[in-house]
Amino acid sequence: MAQARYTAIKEHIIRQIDGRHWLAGDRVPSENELAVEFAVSRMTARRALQELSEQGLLVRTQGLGSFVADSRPMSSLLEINSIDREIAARGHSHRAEVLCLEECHADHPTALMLGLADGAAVYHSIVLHWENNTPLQREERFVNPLFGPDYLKQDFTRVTPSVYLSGISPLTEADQTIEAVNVSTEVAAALQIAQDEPCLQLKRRTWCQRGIVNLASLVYPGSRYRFGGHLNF
Amino acid sequence: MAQARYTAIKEHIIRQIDGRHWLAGDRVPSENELAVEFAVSRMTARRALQELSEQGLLVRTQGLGSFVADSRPMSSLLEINSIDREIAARGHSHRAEVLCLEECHADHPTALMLGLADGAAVYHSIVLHWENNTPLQREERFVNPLFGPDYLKQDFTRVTPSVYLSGISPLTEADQTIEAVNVSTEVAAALQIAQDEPCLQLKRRTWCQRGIVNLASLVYPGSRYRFGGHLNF
DNA sequence: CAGTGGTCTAGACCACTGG
DNA sequence: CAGTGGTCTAGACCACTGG
Repeated sequence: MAQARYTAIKEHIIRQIDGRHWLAGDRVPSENELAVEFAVSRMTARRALQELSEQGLLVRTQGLGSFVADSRPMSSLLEINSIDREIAARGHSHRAEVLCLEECHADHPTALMLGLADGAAVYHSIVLHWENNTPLQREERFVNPLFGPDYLKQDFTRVTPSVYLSGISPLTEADQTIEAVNVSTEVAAALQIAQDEPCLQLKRRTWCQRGIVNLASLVYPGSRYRFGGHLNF
Repeated sequence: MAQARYTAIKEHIIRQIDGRHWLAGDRVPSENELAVEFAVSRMTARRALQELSEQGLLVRTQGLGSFVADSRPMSSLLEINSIDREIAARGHSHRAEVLCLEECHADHPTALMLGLADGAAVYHSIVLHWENNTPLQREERFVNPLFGPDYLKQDFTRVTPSVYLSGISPLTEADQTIEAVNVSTEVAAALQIAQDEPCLQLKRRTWCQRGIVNLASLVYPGSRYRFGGHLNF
């Protein structure tokens, strides 16, 4: 087939939006109006509107109509999402197990990354995140006490460290790296994997306005997780 | 309405996948089979399969059927850069070694990802990329001959496959995943690493306007490479 | 060839919104 | 109330796939 009719309708609508003929918030023709205009059935006109809605170009409300969306959302390069929401989005249950929650002294590499003096007091946590009955992520954090003074008093089985930290001071920056690593016997045991299973390790530093908030190391079994995304050019 | 019928069908399929009754690569019932089983019209059964396909749980191919997709979860996103430019940016020298360049027949998973029929003719290349005197990346590609008819005639020691492909047809989309994996003895030997060294594997599919151009698998030794990025909020 | 998904029609009933 | 989008039907023709 040369071109599907719903595609022709989509392209027509996109042209109107790109050409600024239809602006954000404007009502676009209804399913019935498009069906008449393009001499197609309502189902075909509907498909065009539906797909544009899924692509984020239109917003549709029953009883009201279809409207040009505010602006085309750019796919952010790296997003930070919280593990509990991510698991919930898959319809699975999340459970957090606190393996460690203490004050300790930063060793040299940790202090360097946090911008603190060697041996400075930092808060340290290790939390294991379960998806249903399988460990999915081991989360280890070193937190600058300046930016999370009550960190040690939190119940991280109820609110994840990530959610807690982003709640007390808005994050302004982050950098992260992703590596493939082997893990220690302790970590392998916690994650319930074989010692030689390759793991993904995401290391992330987050900033608030006044400085580096924390250093996180997130370890996922290679067989249970992958990072991914979709790009549009 | 209590629940839409297409939602009930979707939930049924999701249960089968979650319950490991249907595994990655398995064929799921066709539109017609679901229509009979759930006593709905084909359009309604179709909608269930279609939405699951858009959500990434199924992969559909005309004439073949609908199949369970690789189910491991995904998160976040990285950008695409070319290995030779990246090495050059570090002030190092890049060299490419062509290990394989041939026409072959796509096996089932490869065909699925490319949207081709099982056994369809595809172009296949394996190129090893060196940074100074150390192998950094093993690049394996399956290319749809439709979008790169002269692929086998190229000299990939001069122009990388990535640069060649993006030159002949502008890319419009890509999706990619990053995993931690073990590699075969052959791949370990090519990369000059120990058999048990964990590696990063980036799998990328790229689209041009008319369809899926190619499937790339990039493998990096875990000790020599990591992905990273900086975010501003 | 029979089976698959891709597109499309011309109807239908419904829940919801504004006037 | 008339108009909107949400769901659904029972057909149709098509391109494509495997055997």
